[in-house]
Parts: sequence; C-alpha cells; structure tokens
Amino acid sequence: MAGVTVRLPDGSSRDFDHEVTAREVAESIGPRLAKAALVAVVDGHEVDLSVPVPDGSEVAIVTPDSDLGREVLRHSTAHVMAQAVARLWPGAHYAIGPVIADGFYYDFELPDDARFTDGDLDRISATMREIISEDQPFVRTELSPEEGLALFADQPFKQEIIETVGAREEAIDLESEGVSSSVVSAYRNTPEFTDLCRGPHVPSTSRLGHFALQRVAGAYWRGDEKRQQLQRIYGTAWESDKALADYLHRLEEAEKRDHRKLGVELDLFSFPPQLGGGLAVWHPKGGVARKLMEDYSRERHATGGYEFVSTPHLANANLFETSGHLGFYQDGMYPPMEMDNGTYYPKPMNCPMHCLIYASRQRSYRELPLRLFELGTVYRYERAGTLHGMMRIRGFTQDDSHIFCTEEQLPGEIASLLEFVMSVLTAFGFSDFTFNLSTKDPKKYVGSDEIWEKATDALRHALESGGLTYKVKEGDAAFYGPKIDIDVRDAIGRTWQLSTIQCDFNQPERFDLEYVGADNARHRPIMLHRALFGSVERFFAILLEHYAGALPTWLAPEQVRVLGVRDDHQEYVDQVAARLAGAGFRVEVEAADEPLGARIRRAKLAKIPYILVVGDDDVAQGTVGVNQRGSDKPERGVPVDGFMARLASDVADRVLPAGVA
RNA sequence: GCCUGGGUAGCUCAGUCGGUAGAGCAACGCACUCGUAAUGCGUAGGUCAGGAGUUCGAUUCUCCUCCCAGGCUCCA
Repeated sequence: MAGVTVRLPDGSSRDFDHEVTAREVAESIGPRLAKAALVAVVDGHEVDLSVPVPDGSEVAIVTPDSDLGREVLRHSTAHVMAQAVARLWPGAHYAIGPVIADGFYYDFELPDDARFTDGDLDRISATMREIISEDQPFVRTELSPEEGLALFADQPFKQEIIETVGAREEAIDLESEGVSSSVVSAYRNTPEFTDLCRGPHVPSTSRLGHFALQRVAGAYWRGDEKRQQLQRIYGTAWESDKALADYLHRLEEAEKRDHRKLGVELDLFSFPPQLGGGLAVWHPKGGVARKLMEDYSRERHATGGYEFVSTPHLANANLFETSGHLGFYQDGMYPPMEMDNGTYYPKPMNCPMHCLIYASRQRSYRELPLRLFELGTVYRYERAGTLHGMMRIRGFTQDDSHIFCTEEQLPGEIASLLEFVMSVLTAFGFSDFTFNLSTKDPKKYVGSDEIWEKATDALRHALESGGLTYKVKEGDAAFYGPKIDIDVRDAIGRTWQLSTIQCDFNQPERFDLEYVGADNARHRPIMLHRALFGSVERFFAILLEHYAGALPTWLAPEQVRVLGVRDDHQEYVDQVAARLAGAGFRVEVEAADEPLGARIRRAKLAKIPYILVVGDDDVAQGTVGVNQRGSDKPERGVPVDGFMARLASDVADRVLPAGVA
C-alpha cells in the first residue's frame, strides 16, 4: 500500500507508510491533541476525523477551543437536541438546525400541533444529557437523493430540502443541510435517529455537554411568513463549563446596559401605555441629553455647509404618490386622514418635502451642491411585534440631510460626507467603524447602467481614497441607487448600523428636479440621502448601551453634584454650585439630611461624572473634595478654580468616561 | 401580524389550593449633622393591566382586549 505524506499548519510534514485518517494524523502529533480533536480541515474542507486523508494534503486538526471547534460543538449539540425532542415527542418533524453566533437553534413541528413552553426546556435538556452519556457515535452516510427521500420518508421538511436542492440551483442556504444536487449526506446517532446534514460532527455525543437551552420561539418555515410557523429552540454550547458560564455572564452584563432599563433607572424617558405602543416621552434628564446631541449636530452641520430647513409632519397623499412611498411602503405608513378636500398622511420620510424645497424655484448649477438639513420627525407604523424601546419606535426624529449635486460633484461630496460622518461619530465616542458598499440589484433598479456605475465608482473611490476597508454587498442597494452603510462597534463588541449615504436617481426623476447648467441646458441633479445618527432616539439608545448609562461629561444630564458634609456647610455648597451653574455647568445639590455615604451612593448610582464634597476644610480654604466617576480615590483640597478649569476641558474635549475605549 | 412567556405600590419582587394583599428600595414626615457607595423611627402609597363569564364570593379559574419581554417576519 502506498504511503501518505501530509502537511501540517506549522509547515512541517508527516509521512505514513499506510493510509491514514484525520484521527490518526492527530494521534501521530500527540495524545493530548488526539484527545481534544473534534474534526479536521483537509485542504480547506471541514471533515470528520474518521475520513482518510489524501496523500499530499494539508491537514489541520480542530479542537474545541477554536471558533471552528465551537461551531462543530454547537452543530452537534443541535443534533442531540433534535434527538431529544424526537424522543420526547414521538412523531415530531424536524426542519433545520444551524449554528448561529454563539449558539444554535433547531426548528420543529410537533405532533398534534403541540407547542413548546418554557418548562419543556428543562425536560429536553435532561434528555439531551442522557443522550450525551450514552456516548452515541455520529456516523456519516452518503446517499443518492432517491435514497435520501426514502430514508426521510416520515420527515416532510427533510424531503422538501432534498427535493428543492434537486430541482433548483439556488440552494446555498440548504447546503448546510447536507444536500448537493447529486449526494445527500446524513449522520446517524442511533438506529432510530438519523439527521440530514453536511457535517462534520464530533466523533461521539460524549464530547458534548457544556450547553444551555435558552428560549423557545416561533419561526416561519424557510423564513416565509406565508408558510407555516415552526417551533424553534435556541441554545448555546461551549468547550467547557467555564466558557459557558462566562458567556451567560456576558449576557447578564449586556442586559444591565439595556437602554430601556437605564431609561427608567436614570429617569431619562418612558413609554407610557396611555400614549400608545411604540411612542416615547423624554423626561427632563433625557431631554437635556437629547438637546445636547441635537445642538452638537446642528453646530456641526452649520459649519459643514448645510442649510437648515423645516417641514411639517403631515402631507397630502399626492406628495407620497409622487415620491413613490405610497406605492412601495403604504403598509408601513400611518393610516390616512381625510381633511377638507384631500387625504393626508403623517410623513414617513423627509425627502419628498426636501425635494419640494429644491423644486420651489429654478436652480442654477452655481447653487450646487445644495445641502439641506433637518431634524425631521417621522412616523412609521411598525408592526407591534417589532417594537423595541427607543431602538425601534413609531415616532422618531431623523438627522436627515439631502444633498443635491451634479454628477461631477458626486465624488467630492461623497468623500467629504464620509469624513463628516466619521468625525461626528468620533465625537460621540465611537472609533471602530465598518463600511458596507451596497451595489445594484440587477433585478430591481431605476436609472441607467451608466449612472449606476458612476455613482458606485464614486462611493468606492471615496472609501478607497480615505484608506477605508469595506465589504461589498452585491445587489443589496435600494432600487433607487447604491449606498454606503456605516456600522460602529460598541464597548462590548456589538455592532450597530448607524449612518447611511445613499445615492438616489429616482426621486429627482419623480419630482422632475432640474438645474440650469453652465451650458444653459437643463440637467437632472443627483440626490444623496444622508442620515448620521439615523434616528436620534435610536442613536441615544445605542449611546446609553455603549456607555452603560455613564454618558460622557459633555452629554451627562447632571455633570456635578455638590454635597456638604454637614448642613451648616450648605451656604458654601450653594456658593460653589452657583459658580458652576454661572459658568454654564449642569449642577445640583443635595441637602445634608442623610449621612454622606448614602448621598454619595445615590450620586454614584445616578452615574454623575463629578461629586463634590465640601466640609470645614473646604469652607476655610475655598476648595472642594472631588470624587470623580470611575475613580475610587477621592481628591481633597482641590481649589474651585482648578476644578472648574478641569471640568471645562473635560466638556470641551469631549473626554470619554473611564473604561470606554 | 405570528409563536412562547409575562403584567401585583414609582422600582425590584413575594403571595393568594377562590374569602379584595406584603417586603426591600424610592417618596413624604420627624429625629440624627456625619469627610466619600445604604442612620433610625414613622407615614402614605394598590380598581392585583382592562372587560366579560363561572361562583355566595374572582387579584387567584375561563374567555376576550390592551400593554410588555424574547424570537419569527418586516425595517423606505
């Protein structure tokens, strides 16, 4: 028999005088690796350890403490969960069970239209632990589509997957289910339980166990709400109990940052049921922070060459006929009002009104680019189940601008917009950006190929000349033009899509917008949509979660709280507070009718950047004690002037709170 | 809109196998006057989300509605 030589990731190679499996390669490297091995990557393909490796191949052994290893653990755990459900609900149909970020899910249809309830999770977990202790092997078999159909004769979803892939080419998302047009692969755990699957899988169920089932949910088959709704269970699985516990702890920490919780705790805003679902009121403290955000936004737009406009909340239906919103998005609009001699709608976007401003008179090329800006409040009828605090709300304010320019001006405008957006986001404490360029959907677009190409090139060029790396999302553009979306990463690693720069060839057409060029002929301007925060409400929610409620001093509703040690220090407390307030700082005092420790605690919980404590020494020397947020060692005897200078530079420099990168 | 789970004081929650409710924190009052994360005592605070039904009696059981949470779908 011929020998086999394989290359390892470290560049070394190993010779065998016989055919070997991936497992034997691992064993030859070391017993610990062999013990930890889950699957292998052979020439870039993920395979089971049991497969023979070809001569000359590159072999990497995958262990549980790698991203790929965890994916395999999760995928195999999903199979175990399916088997547990099949045991507990004989006759259950199982659909798909993929790996997702940090976990997995599996969709089922239970007999007699039964539903999972939260209590079922414990029963299923217990059965899964039995299956794991049974040390069942994962045995791969490859079948023809016909054999596959026979094997899964009582599993309609599996049959549909096999048939769909056989019939159509576009089955990329189904390939993970183990089907290509000619071969069906399946993994058998027991004579009773086999699942359609591409694999690879861990060698046996005993390699699993550090998992938790998290929640049940309804999910439409194939993600299509017109099709039946299946019962989904979400779970997570890790390489060790510690990794699992760490993950669950991270989830708890993220929950503490929930802006809805912080909104109540810090008295920022609320969602009174009497107001109606998806509608918010801003309380004084939230209102101040919002005003500061908006002031800063206006200031930047003023210096950035924008012109300020203002438009009403209602518009005649004709306007939205012209813009096309009624045709495309009527379901997402609030219902119409019949008034006087017309039908009116609350506006879902500001752009049609900005188009009217442009169209109000003849425009010259000398006026372009014309940059209109508005903090415009819009109303969208979001479906009840999609509402989510300030993140997804029915009435919100966009920091919306529309830039009308010539084709020639487009590249320069886009480049300066990118710079502008990043500069403003940086001021709010975001520094990790991701850029996505969405290109034409060949099946759905307006405008000439030529203009699409020019605009897409302009977007791409702006990104590249700015030295920005970006991902291309082919075919992801809106029908009216290509766009750049900007995502930011927050303090705990989550990404949020915030800003968007979109070319629009459609509305200038629909509104018949024109300018007179230097050639004395009429031309169509290009319109750029640009939202920076996106929605002021959502942006504020993201800021709150990013900072875990500890807003930077320049945005903090209350910047300083002054506390006297005893109530006979109150006169000095008031003097200090008055000086700070006189200098424009947001300062409050709390009388000394409770022990100092209790008042400090309250101020700390309110996440106030500076707590000033004053006592006899301070009254005598004109100083304050400074207890800064994020620091455990208070300072004593700080001159008031010195503190005010420090506070002023903290605000002016928009210093980030401690602990935020 | 669909699936699952919820809604008890401002907040966090306990409780009622059907006999109209309780704690901690917060609020208010009094006392305490204290140098860096909870002083003590007291007071007040509830249509137990809303409506209908069963019952001698419903916060508790049933149904409907509203709202909230987690998903699905959607997000110009």
